[in-house]
Amino acid sequence: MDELRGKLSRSIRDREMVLLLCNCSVEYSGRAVSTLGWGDRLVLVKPDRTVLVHKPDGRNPVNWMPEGTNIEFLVEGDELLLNCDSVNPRESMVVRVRRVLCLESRKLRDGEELVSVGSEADMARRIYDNPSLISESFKPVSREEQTKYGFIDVLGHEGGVFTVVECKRYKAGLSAVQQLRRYVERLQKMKGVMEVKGVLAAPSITGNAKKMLEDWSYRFVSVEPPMFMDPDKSEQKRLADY
Amino acid sequence: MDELRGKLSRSIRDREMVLLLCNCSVEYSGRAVSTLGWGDRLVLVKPDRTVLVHKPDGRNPVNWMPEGTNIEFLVEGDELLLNCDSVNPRESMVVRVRRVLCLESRKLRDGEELVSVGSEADMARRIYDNPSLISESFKPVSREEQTKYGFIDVLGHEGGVFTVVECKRYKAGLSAVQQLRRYVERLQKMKGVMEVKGVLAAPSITGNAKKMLEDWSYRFVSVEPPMFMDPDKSEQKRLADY
DNA sequence: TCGGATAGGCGCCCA
DNA sequence: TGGGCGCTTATCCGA
Repeated sequence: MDELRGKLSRSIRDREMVLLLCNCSVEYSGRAVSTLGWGDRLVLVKPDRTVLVHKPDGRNPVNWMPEGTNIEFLVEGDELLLNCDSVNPRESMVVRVRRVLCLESRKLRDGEELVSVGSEADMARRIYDNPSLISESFKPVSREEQTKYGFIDVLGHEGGVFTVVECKRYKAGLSAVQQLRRYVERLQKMKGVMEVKGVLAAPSITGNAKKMLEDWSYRFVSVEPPMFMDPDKSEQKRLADY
Repeated sequence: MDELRGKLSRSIRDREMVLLLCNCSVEYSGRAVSTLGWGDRLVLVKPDRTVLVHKPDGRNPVNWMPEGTNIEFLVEGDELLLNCDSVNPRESMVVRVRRVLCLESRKLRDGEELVSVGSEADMARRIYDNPSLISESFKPVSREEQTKYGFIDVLGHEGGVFTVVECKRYKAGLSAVQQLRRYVERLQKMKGVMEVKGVLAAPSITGNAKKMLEDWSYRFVSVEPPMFMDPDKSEQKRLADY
């Protein structure tokens, strides 16, 4: 275990990516408190000192510590302890390693960042450029701007009446309606006008949300999500096409 | 690469955890579309056929596919392709591997699940059991129940007046106030009464949220988060204590 | 399966 | 640094 401790310390000092498959238990204390009993998991220490503990299933780590975590190793009997501490928020995690199945570490070179298309902002942009998606009379004024009324996706008017458009790239629920309502009310208050229209633009909407929308005299406009996989033409659907 | 392909196929067939450190690029198409240029990353295939691609930094995978993803390997020239497909939602990811830095796979045994304390539900329970945290006259009636008024955290009354308590384990923002507002209004409508009190119980609240709360004549009650790390007594803070 | 809500959410951007 | 909010959010839970 002492030898293991040395190797791990050097790897982390050299900012290598560390992969530790092991039988371990985990205790976390910070924003909550949790314990995880003994089992085989992957402990991953990244060069930026993010620490992840992954179970054999699921997308998310069962336990983790954020970037910049302070890590120290202790040998306690025949166990190796990964002692992790972080401030802001103050939290700590202890990984107790009983048996090592596999240990690898490598220095990685990665200069590329993800380029993604199809966000809600892209959807707002499309509506701004194609206002008829909302209505024939809709005239957009500002888009995704930090107006003093808040983060309104698309702001415009229909026949001189202020119109707030809230976009959702997925099916809209109650919280989307609430959000729209907040923007409309803020605009009414700040402009001192009663008549402000509210439009929820999304591919679909839940029943309850529809009802709430109608209660408040807002309206729903069905808009295709900004990006989706075409099952037949998946090969052609490349980022470059957009 | 053919040899590599065989090894990977066998590992996945045998439901092993696969760790592939490699130089790769990734294309994703589904709920959005994205590309990631060449770089060194960890490709992780879990026994449940979740696929993760991790960059050298950050808590989250830069690309991923959900549990149960269909995976096939293709050799294309001197590159290995990981072809991943999933339905519901329909999406696909292609990892193009140019160079392998390290490949390991192991069968894992993990029967333990995380036990965690300190959720919002725990907070609601504490308020239900200690109603004086809200006020001296507060009498709780139901907790975290699917009342016909919705998912109200704690419902009770103060001097005969219905009182809705919405809990947040972290600093409350605008959306928390809106949520409270929705519950209060639903209760007013269903009971046909005007006077329903709204209480937001959280460790703290943002300025805007406070203002909105006061606009609607609701009130804020400062309640400690359900669980937190005591810096001085971190050793004593064990799950068993709660 | 859908709908609603939480999460130790994370990560981004902007004041 | 805090506030507001989107996310390929994921994940849980109830109807």
